[in-house]
Amino acid sequence: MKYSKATNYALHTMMHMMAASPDKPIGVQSLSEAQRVSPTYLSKILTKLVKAGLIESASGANGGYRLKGRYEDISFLDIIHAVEGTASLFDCCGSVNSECLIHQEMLSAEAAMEEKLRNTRIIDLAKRLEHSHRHG
Amino acid sequence: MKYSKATNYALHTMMHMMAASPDKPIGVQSLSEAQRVSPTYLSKILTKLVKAGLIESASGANGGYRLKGRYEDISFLDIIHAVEGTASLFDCCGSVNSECLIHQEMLSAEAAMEEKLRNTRIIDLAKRLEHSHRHG
DNA sequence: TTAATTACAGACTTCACATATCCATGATAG
DNA sequence: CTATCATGGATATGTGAAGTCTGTAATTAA
Repeated sequence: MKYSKATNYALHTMMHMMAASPDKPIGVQSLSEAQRVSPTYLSKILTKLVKAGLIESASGANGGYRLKGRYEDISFLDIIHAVEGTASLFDCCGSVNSECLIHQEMLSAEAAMEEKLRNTRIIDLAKRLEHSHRHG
Repeated sequence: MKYSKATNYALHTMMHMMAASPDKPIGVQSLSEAQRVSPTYLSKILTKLVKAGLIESASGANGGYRLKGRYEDISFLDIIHAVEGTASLFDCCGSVNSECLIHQEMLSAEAAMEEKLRNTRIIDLAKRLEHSHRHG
């Protein structure tokens, strides 16, 4: 039971894009260098973020990936759901079992984590990082 | 990213043992029948619970698994840690990275789920189940 | 129009781990 | 002594993560 490396890459890339200028596209080549991951693999991950509507892409020369719309609102949970999917972490006895007490408690615990992730926005971390770079 | 089936088996087995009489051992054969899992595999899982000190085992005739000590205090987290291990869900850049803001936030979110799991005791669910069986 | 650049899609490989199964061994009650 | 029961190790087997490779489509620059 681990978060995938892909989620890690996605979170760091989003953080990077918010710390950099949000208006012009950045190529996957450039984005991949900071994280020691191959461009083709990172591209697969970023395509998931595109399909989730979190970023947009542009083909051709001077193309790349760019933040989109209300990117200040993007939470950890948005990114995790885009990469890992939205299925529950716990598969209990049978597909739909609303009576199982164990299932209910596990869902409740997962919801607690999700609420924390939903209330944490990438932009806030990017600002904190920028701030700590300006001051010592 | 999923909780293992083994965790599911362990939780249900503990629930079953608390609902039944806690003083006499139950064989893995009997325990496995309720969950459609092979006795040999369930045995491997229960051995983890023994090593974690949550239950005790007795070999030989009339042997089996039995609750132990202050079993009323056993939480979901105790069982999950015994089966899945205690490692963090999120591996970030490098082994020890206390400066990474993303890492910090992920640990914090995981802690929120763990706190919920730590505060949920199996015995309470077993009692609720028993109660709902007595009344309609 | 051509060439260079860039994202995208699919097939494929590799590897780690979950999920078992089987059998030998050891402990214990009757 | 024998039947019963847990434990350990070896061994499949399936699944998903992680990553590579290659062709295709889109777009810009020349």
